[in-house]
Amino acid sequence: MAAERSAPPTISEVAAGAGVGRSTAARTLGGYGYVSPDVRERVLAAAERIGYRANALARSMSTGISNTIGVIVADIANPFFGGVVRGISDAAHARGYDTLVLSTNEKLPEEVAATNVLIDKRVDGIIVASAALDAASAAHFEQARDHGIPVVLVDRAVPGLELDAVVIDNRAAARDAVERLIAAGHRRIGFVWGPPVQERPRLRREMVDIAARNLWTDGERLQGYLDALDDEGIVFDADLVMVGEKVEENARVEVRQMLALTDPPTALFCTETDAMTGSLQALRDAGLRVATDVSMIGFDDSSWARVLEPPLTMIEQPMQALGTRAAEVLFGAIDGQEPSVELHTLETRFIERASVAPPSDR
Amino acid sequence: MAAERSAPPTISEVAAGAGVGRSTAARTLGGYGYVSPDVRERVLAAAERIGYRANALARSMSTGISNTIGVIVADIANPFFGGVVRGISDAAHARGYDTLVLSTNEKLPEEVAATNVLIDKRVDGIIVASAALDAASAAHFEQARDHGIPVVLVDRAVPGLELDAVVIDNRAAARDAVERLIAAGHRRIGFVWGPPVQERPRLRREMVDIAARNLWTDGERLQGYLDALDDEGIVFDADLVMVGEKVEENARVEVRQMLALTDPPTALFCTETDAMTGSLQALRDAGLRVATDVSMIGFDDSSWARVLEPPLTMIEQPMQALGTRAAEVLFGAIDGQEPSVELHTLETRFIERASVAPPSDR
DNA sequence: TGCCGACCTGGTACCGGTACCACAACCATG
DNA sequence: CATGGTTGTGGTACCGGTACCAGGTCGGCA
Repeated sequence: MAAERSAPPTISEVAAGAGVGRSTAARTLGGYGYVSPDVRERVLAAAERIGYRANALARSMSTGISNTIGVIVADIANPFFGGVVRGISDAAHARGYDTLVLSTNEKLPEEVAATNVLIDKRVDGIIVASAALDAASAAHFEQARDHGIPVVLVDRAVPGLELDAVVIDNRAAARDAVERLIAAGHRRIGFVWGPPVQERPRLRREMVDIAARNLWTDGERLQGYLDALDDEGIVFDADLVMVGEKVEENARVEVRQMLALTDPPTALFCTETDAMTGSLQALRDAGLRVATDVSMIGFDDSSWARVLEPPLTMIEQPMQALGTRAAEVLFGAIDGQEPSVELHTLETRFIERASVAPPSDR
Repeated sequence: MAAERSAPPTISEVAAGAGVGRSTAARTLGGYGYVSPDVRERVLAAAERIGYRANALARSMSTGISNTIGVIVADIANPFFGGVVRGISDAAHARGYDTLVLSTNEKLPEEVAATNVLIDKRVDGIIVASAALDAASAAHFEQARDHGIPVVLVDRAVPGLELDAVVIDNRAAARDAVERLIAAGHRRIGFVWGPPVQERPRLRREMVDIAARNLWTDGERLQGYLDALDDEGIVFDADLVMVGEKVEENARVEVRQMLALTDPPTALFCTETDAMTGSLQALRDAGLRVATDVSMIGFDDSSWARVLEPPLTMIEQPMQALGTRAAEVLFGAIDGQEPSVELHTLETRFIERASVAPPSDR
C-alpha cells in the first residue's frame, strides 16, 4: 500500500505537540526572543518527533528576504559561464544563499524575461552577464532596482549603465597577446571571432563601429588587437578579421579563406575556445602546422591546450574569481552598502607555451 | 537625488486604482473566474499604470506550487554537468519552471544538506546526480518524497533505490570501446580513472568489490572493461588499472608508471576528460605518440578531440539529452503519474577517429 | 409573474511563517 | 511595600496572493 503522505508539519503542529503557544514554538525554532530552557527542550523534542522543517517560502513571504540570488548567463553549458556560476554559487552558499540560474542564449528579450522572473520570485540580488549593448537596452535592470533588487554585471560591462561590473581587461589582454605576436616578428595577424555581420566592413572605422555595437567583450578584444597594430605601425587589413556567425565551423571556413590569401596571416589571435579549435581545423585543412607555419594565441585556457603538439600559448581568465568577486560586490549591496558603480577589473594570466614562433616564409 | 523606492505594488493597490474589489482584481490578473470586459480593461490599465507584477512567493505560498525545480550535481563548472543542467533547465523553462542549482563537490553530507534546502524551499521536484553509493545512504530522498517532492536520478543510478534514473549504459559503452581496442590487436590495455584508493588491490575480485563500492559510473565502466577482457580471454592485470585520486596530475603519474612496466600497455582506455589529458601528458613525458605507440579511447567528446594529432576516438555522452529526459520524467511525476521506477537508458555515440591503431612492438 | 441559472462582484478565510504587543510572574531595589 | 526591570508566554496582525462563498443583477422560460 502507498504510504499516506500527510502535509508537511507546521509550527502550529509543533506547538500543539509541545503543549505551548504558537509564537513560543516559533521563537524557539526561529531562535529569537525569550524561551525558558525546559520549554525550549520540549519544543525541540516535538519538532524532532514530527519531523518539522521550516517552510522557507512562508518565511520569505513574511521577512521579504528569499535567501536566493539570481544569475543570468548566455549558456550554462559553456564552460566559461560554468566556472563563473560555480564561483558565484560557492560564495552565495557560504552566506546561506542559493542560486537560481537562467540561460538566455545571448538574446536580449530572453534576458528581459529572465530578469522579470527573478523579480517576481523576489530574489535578493541579480548577477548578470548581459547581452545588452548600451544603457538604453537595459531598462530591465532599472526595473529590478525599482523593486529594491541590486544588480551586478559580470564578464561584460554595459557602456553608460550605472552598475557595478566585475570584468577582466579584455582590451589590455588582447593587446598584450597581439604585441607578443608582433614581437615574435609577425606583421600579418588574423583575428578570429570578429563582428557577427554578413558583409565584411572594409574600412577600419566601420570595423570599429560595428564592433562597438556588438558584444562588449568582443569589441574590447578587437580594440586591443587594433591598439597593438597601431603601436607597431602595422596597417590594418580587413581581410584578416573574421566576420559572420560565431561558431566553430565558421571560424574554420573564414580562417581557411584567410590562409588562401596571397599574403596570408602568419599568426592567429583567437578570442574564444571554439574560435581556436575552428582555426586549428583550418590549419590542418591547409596542411599547416602550429608555430612552425602559423603562430597562435587564444583566450580561455583548458587542459587540452597543454596536450596539443605544440602546447598552446593561452590567456587564462579567472572564471571562478569573476563569480566570487561579483557575488561579494552583490552582497555588499544587499547589506545596504552604497553601490560604488565601478569597474572591478580582475587579472588575466598569460600562459606562455609553444604555439608562438617567428614567422616562416612559406 | 535618489528616487524614492516604494514597496512593489500589490493586488490591493491595483484594485484601489481600478476602483474594484480586491478579489475582482485578483481574478482579472490571475485569469480565473468571471470578470466583465470593461472591468477587466480597467484593472489591466491600473496594473499597467502602477507597474504591478505578481509576487511569485505569495502565489506559491497559497497554491503550494513553487514553479521551481532543484538540481543537485557534483560541480556545475564541470562541462558534463553543465550540459546536463542546460538540458534540464531548457526543458523546465519550456514548462514555466525555473531551476535552482546546487553543487556538492561529490560529498554526500553536502548532498543531504542540498536536498534539505530544496525541501525547505518547497521545490516541485528534484533531479540529482547522486554521490550516494547505496539505498542505505539515500534516506534524504525518502525525506523529499515524504514532503511530496518527486526525485529523479540522472547520470548515476543508485543500486537498490526505488527511483527513476536517466543514465547511459556505461558498462556496455566501456565494453564496446575496449573490445574495439582488442579487435585492433591490443592485449595490454590500461584503464585510467580506477578506484580512488591508496593501495592497489591485487586481486581482480578485490578490484571489482572496491569499484562497486565507489561511484556508480566508474564501477560500471570498470566492469565493462573487465567484461571485454573476459570475452576475449585476456588475463586481468591489476597494474594496468589506475588507482588513487581522480585528478589529471595523478592520471599522469599513474600512466607514467604503467608505461614503465616491463610489459607496458599498448592501449589506454580513459573514463573522463581529465583522465584523457593526464594520460596524454604521460605519453608525451615518455616520448610516445598516440596511435603509433599507444592507442587511446576516451569518454566525453569535445571540440579539442578533433584537433589533436591524431584526432581522438571518443565516446560521446548525450549530456543535454540526459538532462531533458530527466526533466521529462520528473514532470511526469509532478503531473501525478505513477513513477515507473525504471532505468531510462540513453544511447552513447562511438566516434571513430584516428587514435586507435594496431599495437607497435616497441 | 415567479423561478432558475448564468454572469459578475466583493468579503473573507487561509497558506505558514515573523514580529509586535499585552500581560503575568518574579526578583531586586529604594 | 510600591516600583520597575527582566524573563517568559500567548494572542494577533500582517506579508500578498488564492479560493471559496454569499449576494446581486439580469434574462429566459414555464
